[in-house]
Amino acid sequence: MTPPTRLSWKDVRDEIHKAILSGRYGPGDRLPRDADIAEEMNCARSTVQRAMQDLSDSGLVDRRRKGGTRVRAEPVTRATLDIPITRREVEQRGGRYGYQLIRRVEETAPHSVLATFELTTPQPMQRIEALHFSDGRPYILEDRWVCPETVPEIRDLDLTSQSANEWLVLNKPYSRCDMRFFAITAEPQMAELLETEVGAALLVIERTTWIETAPITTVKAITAPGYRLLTTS
Amino acid sequence: MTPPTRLSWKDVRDEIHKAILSGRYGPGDRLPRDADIAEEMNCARSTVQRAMQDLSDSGLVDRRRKGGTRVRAEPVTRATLDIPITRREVEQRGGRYGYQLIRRVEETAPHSVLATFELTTPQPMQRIEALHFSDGRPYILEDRWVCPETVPEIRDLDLTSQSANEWLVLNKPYSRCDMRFFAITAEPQMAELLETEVGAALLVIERTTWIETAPITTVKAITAPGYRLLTTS
DNA sequence: AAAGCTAATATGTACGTACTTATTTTGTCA
DNA sequence: TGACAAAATAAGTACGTACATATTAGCTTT
Repeated sequence: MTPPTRLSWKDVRDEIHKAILSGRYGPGDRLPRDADIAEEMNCARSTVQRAMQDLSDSGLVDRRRKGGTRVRAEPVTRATLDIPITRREVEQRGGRYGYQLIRRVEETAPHSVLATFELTTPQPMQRIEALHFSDGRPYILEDRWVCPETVPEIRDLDLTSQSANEWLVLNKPYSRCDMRFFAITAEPQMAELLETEVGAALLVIERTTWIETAPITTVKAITAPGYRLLTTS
Repeated sequence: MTPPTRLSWKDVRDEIHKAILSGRYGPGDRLPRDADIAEEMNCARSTVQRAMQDLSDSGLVDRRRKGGTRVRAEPVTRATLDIPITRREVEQRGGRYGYQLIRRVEETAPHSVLATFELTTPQPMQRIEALHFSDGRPYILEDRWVCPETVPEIRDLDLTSQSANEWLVLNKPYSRCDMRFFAITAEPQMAELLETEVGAALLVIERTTWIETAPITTVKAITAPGYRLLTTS
């Protein structure tokens, strides 16, 4: 006498996911129509549609009108990354957060920065270098450019106690964010700031944000040796 | 006389997103109830619900029953990464793909590998080292462990022409995948295989997959110098 | 006061219908 | 045979209702 519990779209999603995992449907195979699955599983088509949309979002299946649903022929491994404010990241790991402004100048942005922003006309930008600490040890070295045209407040902002990272995230929501990850070897200056040896391998997390097409900021977060970036499971 | 075009949930989502971007609702602020937004925007509550769910998924707002919807107080930068099969990645960049098996042995997995799989009992695993090439130049060095208990087929598999990467992705769908990113300096052996100098900074993409709780494979994709990992915009 | 019960409330979800839209298939005509 | 138009198809979406569920607020009891 189990109660006639209705299927949630997540149940349906997991069911279909399992069918794919089991090999019942292999890469490229076509799945039944939503309507048929709905009938078979005794639920509404809209429920199946919601489930399928989720599977499509996670890259497991391809859906096309009239073409139906098929298992992706060349699957991708899709992962989601959460990058919190650095202060919060440190605190969540149980560390004591520290922050120090290193340098702050306004100068014409180099070509590489303009290119990152997809700009062609040169313009002055604020360059801000700062260090984030965890338990007194260097954690992330931040090399940032901020566009004063989009963010005029930056000029009057006190960045000795609050980091640009934090102020921007809280006050300048973006509509587009590109991220890049790569490795570099520590140059002498970086090495000194991060209290490591020259030549150490460092993971760099580079982020660029826009509001519509107006550039906000681009930042290289140069992490201390041993830093590991994890996906959210 | 514009046609009375109905609002799609994506329209509603973008509208609310814009309201947040404009600063009308700041971090921590509470948004109107779904029902009120629905009335204001002249659509059904279910439409607003779908929009809000998406905003919640992308980390912009927090939703709680009875508590209502509020803008996330400590926003996170959420990014999505797509990692395709290496062959496809090379080909999409317009390169000619090459592959070479370097080494393949079955041995007891070291503790670090067991720990990655969240296993406690030692067991034999296949270790597979292989090189992926782009236009004849080393592109990714793959250091992989496969669990024969979960993937018995691996023992009889010819890996001289097809990479384990490709076979696994096409034949062993997973239910869980953890990823880690970090930087290392090239050791002599790696440097030789990747045709670079000892000490070069290399980005490592480490992936571990399970089917339910059964370990499938864990792999360190050691990328050639200059490799950049990008988010899908 | 503190603890526990009750009511109120906002989101979560399913359902079935109606309609829209992209894509493929089929059919027609030159 | 090829080009083009028409029909068929399957996903995409909106809507309004009904009900479920988590969480808060208020009220009662000790």
